Amino acid sequence: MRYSQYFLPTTKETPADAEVISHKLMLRTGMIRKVAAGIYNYMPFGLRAIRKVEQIVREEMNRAGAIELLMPMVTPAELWVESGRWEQYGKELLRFKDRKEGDFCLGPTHEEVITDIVRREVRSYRQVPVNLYQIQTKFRDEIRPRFGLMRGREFIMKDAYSFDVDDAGADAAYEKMYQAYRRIFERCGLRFRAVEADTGNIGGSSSHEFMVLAESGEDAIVSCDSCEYAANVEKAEIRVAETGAPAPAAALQEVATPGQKSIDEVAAFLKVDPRQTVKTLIVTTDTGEQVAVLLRGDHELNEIKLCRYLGCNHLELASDDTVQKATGAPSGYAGPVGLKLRILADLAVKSMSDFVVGANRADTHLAGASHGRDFSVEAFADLRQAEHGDPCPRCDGRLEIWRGIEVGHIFKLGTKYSEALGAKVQDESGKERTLVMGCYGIGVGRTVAAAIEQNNDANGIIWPMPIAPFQVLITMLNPKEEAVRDAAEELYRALLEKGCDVLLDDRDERPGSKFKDADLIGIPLRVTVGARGLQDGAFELQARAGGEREMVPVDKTVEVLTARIAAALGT
RNA sequence: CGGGGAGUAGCGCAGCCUGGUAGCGCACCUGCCUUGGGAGCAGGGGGUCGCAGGUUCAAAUCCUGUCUCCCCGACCA
Repeated sequence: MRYSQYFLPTTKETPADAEVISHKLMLRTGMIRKVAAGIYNYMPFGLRAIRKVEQIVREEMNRAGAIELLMPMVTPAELWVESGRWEQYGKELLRFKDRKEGDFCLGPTHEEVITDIVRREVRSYRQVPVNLYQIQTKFRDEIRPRFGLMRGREFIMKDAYSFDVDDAGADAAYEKMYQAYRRIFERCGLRFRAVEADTGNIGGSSSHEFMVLAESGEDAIVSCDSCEYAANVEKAEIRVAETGAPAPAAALQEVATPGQKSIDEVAAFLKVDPRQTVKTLIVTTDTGEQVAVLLRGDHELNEIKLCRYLGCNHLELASDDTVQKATGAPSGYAGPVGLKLRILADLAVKSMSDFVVGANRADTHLAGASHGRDFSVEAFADLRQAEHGDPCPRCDGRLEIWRGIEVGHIFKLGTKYSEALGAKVQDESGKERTLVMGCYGIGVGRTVAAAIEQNNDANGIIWPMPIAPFQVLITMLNPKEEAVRDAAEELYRALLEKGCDVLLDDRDERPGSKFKDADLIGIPLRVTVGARGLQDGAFELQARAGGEREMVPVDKTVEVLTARIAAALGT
């Protein structure tokens, strides 16, 4: 591609609405342009990177035996009603009517549609296992789209669905996808972790997320410093030594805490360690019930764990009004003593006694409280968020906390959708069996964003070779000098012939502009063609990632470049 | 959905408080000049100031409504 003929609108300045580095760089390099909140144009340069990722995904999915197809983006309500998700999904599902008043939605994921295909076409156990995938535009009407392609409403996703006769088959399909995903993200040049994850509203029994490690990540993950355990904090288990609480030593006693609401304020005011306090959170479940949850003062509630324990889909912290009604005190002073609600407590509270709690009265707390004596707890359970330094649930190691960008997620679905939609086959004995499913997603645009997030410097992007929009950039310094022009053109032609993705900067610009753009767009290999080098019969070669500038003889350049590319692609 | 902020030329911004019909830098166009790290000089094009209504002789500026975008947020008990 000739730069002078290409569509690559780079900017010196960053648009004011970009926050994270990948978003800024995608705007500055003209990879994307916003059309509406969370909805983007993929400009030519950005599309090239997306296509590279798609191609890697395709190759690895095919290698793992999956088969590509394409489903519609617009899907009829009937299928969603059958699975129960027309009611369940909420506002993220963008619904609309066609001219005949029929209900439709834009597909946020395709379990229903794929299961419909399989139940129509697959009758016999001999037709499975089968794993079908597509790479397609999805739409989820996110509450808060942000960070460019990292959380868009419209985005490109690879989604695969496996069907097996039994759990053993489904487990094998899952394992295959796990390995395929590892290969995909390794090939994309990403530093990532596969972590145990919550299954969320997709459903199913177990799942892993593939997390690209980056400070700007929206998710927190834990990993053990000495074993392989890694999990999303939403899911991370906490191992608690089963020590009983010491016998209460102090008497329950009211203390005045005027204006002191938060744990930090109360602990500082009373001069006690926050670890010697217990906070009482009032939550409202999706059935409208209020439940009190006790946590050690310095711990944080994990809503997902609580949700799972209570068997509800959603819960929220009670509003100030609700807290006032339930406890008789403004929020900040709730406590378990005399409270007429279900009381659950985190395991850490079990081994505590003589702690500080709210008194259910404004400006008042209780010191010397102990469970069993002053109030009773319905159940103790693992309800808190894992923290840095917590003991690993699998070994004697400690947990570390990282931030990550979720680029892939694989689920064992079980029979949730096949049961609801009736996807069954006959087995060898003629008996009907409900198919066991798995589903496997990769955010393609998000993978590109994550790659930029991990590979950049103050001057711009530093593309990993496998997903770089171009592999080589030839910077022709002064196109008006015939020798320079001819040499650069000749190299360009030779590289094209070798099948390289090469961009020739043949613009009549000053060198400074060309070098700045070269740094910004981050093509991995840069060849500078100038009169200075040509005097010695050489081109100047430099990797965007850094390292020495080297002079390469003109007639060796193609050879050197193709070798470097092959090495970087691992081919 | 709640809280905060912002909409003025393609991008980044000033002007608004104290009304008088719009400006700066970059980008763009023309010419000269220049070619190893975003050059210089000269000339030029481009904006119904998000939209609607109101106040006023007069509105980017004051008032009301509305739309859009960005940031923060269930972590407080």
